[in-house]
Amino acid sequence: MNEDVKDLNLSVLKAFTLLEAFVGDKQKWGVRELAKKTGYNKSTTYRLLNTLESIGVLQKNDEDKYLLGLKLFELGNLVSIHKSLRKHSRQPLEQIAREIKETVHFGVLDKNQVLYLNKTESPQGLKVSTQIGSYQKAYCTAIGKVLLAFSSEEKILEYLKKTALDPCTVNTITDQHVFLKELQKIKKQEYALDMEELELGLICIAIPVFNNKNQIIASISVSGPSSRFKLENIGNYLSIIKKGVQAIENSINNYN
Amino acid sequence: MNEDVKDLNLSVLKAFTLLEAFVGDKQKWGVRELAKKTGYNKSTTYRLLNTLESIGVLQKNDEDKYLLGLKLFELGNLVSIHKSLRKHSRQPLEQIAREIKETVHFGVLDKNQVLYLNKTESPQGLKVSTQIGSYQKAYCTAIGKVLLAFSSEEKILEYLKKTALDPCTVNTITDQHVFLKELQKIKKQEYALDMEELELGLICIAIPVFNNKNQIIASISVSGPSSRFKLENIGNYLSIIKKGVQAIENSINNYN
DNA sequence: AAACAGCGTTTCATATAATGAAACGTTTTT
DNA sequence: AAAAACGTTTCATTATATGAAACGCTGTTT
Repeated sequence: MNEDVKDLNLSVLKAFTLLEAFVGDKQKWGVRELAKKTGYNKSTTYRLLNTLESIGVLQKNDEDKYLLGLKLFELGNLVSIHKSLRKHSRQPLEQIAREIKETVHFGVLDKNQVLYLNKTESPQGLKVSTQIGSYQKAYCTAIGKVLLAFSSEEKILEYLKKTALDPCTVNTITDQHVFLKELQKIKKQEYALDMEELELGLICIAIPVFNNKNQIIASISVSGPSSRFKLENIGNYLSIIKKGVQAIENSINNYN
Repeated sequence: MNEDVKDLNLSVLKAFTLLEAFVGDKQKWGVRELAKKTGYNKSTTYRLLNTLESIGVLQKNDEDKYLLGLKLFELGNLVSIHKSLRKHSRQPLEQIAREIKETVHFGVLDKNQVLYLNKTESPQGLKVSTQIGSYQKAYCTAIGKVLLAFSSEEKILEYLKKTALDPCTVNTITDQHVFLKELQKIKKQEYALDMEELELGLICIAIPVFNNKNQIIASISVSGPSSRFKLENIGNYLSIIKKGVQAIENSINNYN
């Protein structure tokens, strides 16, 4: 827990390490479980959880397990970074989802990863479901590849320097030169495809969103199972998504 | 900072007291400002802010002020309490807002207050704008009065015992007996009005959302300026909102 | 029915880590 | 040029977080 530790408050770090455990599938935690996971002493864990509960950051359910509490919901909704983007993306995403009937995502590049700012889920039973606020690898998602393709050359090279192109499926692009070629192609055709590069059976298409200085600021993607997502639909999908992108670009550049 | 303090971690409490300062209009804070506001020592404040920044809970902007960071956005989106309600309310709210063109809210009763879980803002320039995740007084909002009106008698009496009906405007109901009569009326007519009881110039109408045991679980409201919100529209509004309520009730009771 | 194992919780001596006044180096204002 | 305001660092002091052990409780196993 060290290295070049400045002068950080250890209790606060521990408290948030405990909260970090709730990022993932497991939503309910007991004291001993969390103590085991984090390596903190049972007593310490107990007292920290107790503290967090007393202020609504955690909440106990009927079986006395801890859940993330509404104080975090409150604080999370106050985060001003990208707030305007989130707001203006909402209705266009709904519209796209209504027309295409697949899950639509809206994301930006943050810390060299895709950060999902908003989504609208497909009304169909079989669908992609991502967590808003979560991060995903950029190099094997359509949305991430678009965001990189329209970034500056320095940024792309810096990305490749810092990121290992580890395979997620057999289709993942793992060679840097092939990847750079892919980005060039994306920039030229103005959209990206993810042909089961992140997950087998999952296909995505993404389009860039620009500000009025023509810099990329976000991207919209549509994701669906390969069983439904046919290449002959791409032209149709592109025109529907582009309408949404237009709407977002207009409202961002005019109203904010 | 005491009374019957159990055994809480003071640093963690302080950290969240600092974060609490961001609840409100002021989004950007400096070290000394926050130290002054909270009463904590400058050094302590500095170190806590530093700690929170190191893990993304806070973030510095270009002028070196602290903002709420994306870690809180991530955690806030993971809060599972009422998650299903939030999700299923989204599309019906959009639909209502499209038809009525006023701001639509979706809320529940939490700690004797209205907790706003979702909203869709009016497309018009002059509009109501509330913060999702924030709390509002129940006794002078349409949404709160509906939620109370369909609660059990014990709950209502407990509410009145704990809550002072302080006036917000000249129209606020401040007499307990008048208020109880109002709740009875609301229960009978199955909707509530807020005739400028919270804020002058602001009118709202709200309808209950029930689960399949016929218990109230939430409420939808439409809010608009008195200049646009005419009593002759109420019948029309009610039928539009009821469609949305139906949609929510169906999806909640079937899919979850 | 008794023993056991799991849980959250409390105790208390110990040591660690949080604390704050003062001083520092910058930047902004006067 | 001086002063004020800012974030930051120092260091001796002391308050507080710590963890092993014991506790009481609940549900399961013997």
